[in-house]
Amino acid sequence: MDIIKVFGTNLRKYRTKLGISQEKLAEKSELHRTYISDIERFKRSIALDNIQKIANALEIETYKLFLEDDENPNQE
Amino acid sequence: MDIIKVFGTNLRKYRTKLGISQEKLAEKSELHRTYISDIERFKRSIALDNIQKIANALEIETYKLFLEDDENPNQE
DNA sequence: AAAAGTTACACTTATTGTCTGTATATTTTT
DNA sequence: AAAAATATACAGACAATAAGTGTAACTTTT
Repeated sequence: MDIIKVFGTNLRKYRTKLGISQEKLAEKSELHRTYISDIERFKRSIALDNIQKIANALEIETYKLFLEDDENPNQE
Repeated sequence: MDIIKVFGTNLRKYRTKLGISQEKLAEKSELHRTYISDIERFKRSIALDNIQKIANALEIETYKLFLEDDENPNQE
């Protein structure tokens, strides 16, 4: 599956799980609100530093943003 | 830990595990050999598309490139 | 010492990152 | 059910950085 879709899907999943808006997440990660929106809509590729910022803001380990539905190592 | 170091370290780890040179991996992933070298030496950030290319060439799931030594979900 | 592999440096092009504004949904309040 | 408030989508411009390439030098292996 396309990594941009996996990433964007997971971002939205963990953000809603956290119960915060795109704008709140943007503040928390020090990124721009439209940027978060773009990622969730699969409009952008993202570089490593911002990947880390997003994982931190979502309070999860980075690797979780790359898991597809079926491959869930920990079954949390 | 810094994500660029985690990524570069894992890249080298899996490449040597595969037993191929930077140049071979470069061919396989359709990236430039000096680019692979830069990543392994933590000199570059990388965006999603190339992350996927590298994971494919290494024949591993993408998320494995983001695991730190201690956090190994599968203990393979 | 030759060959293979790796690293260092410099440079241009392509893409990501940031920002502002506006439009459209969606949810909440009155 | 309308109005108000909140959240998200979308477009476009500019700045910053990643992508991509070539060459030379250094290191390790044979």
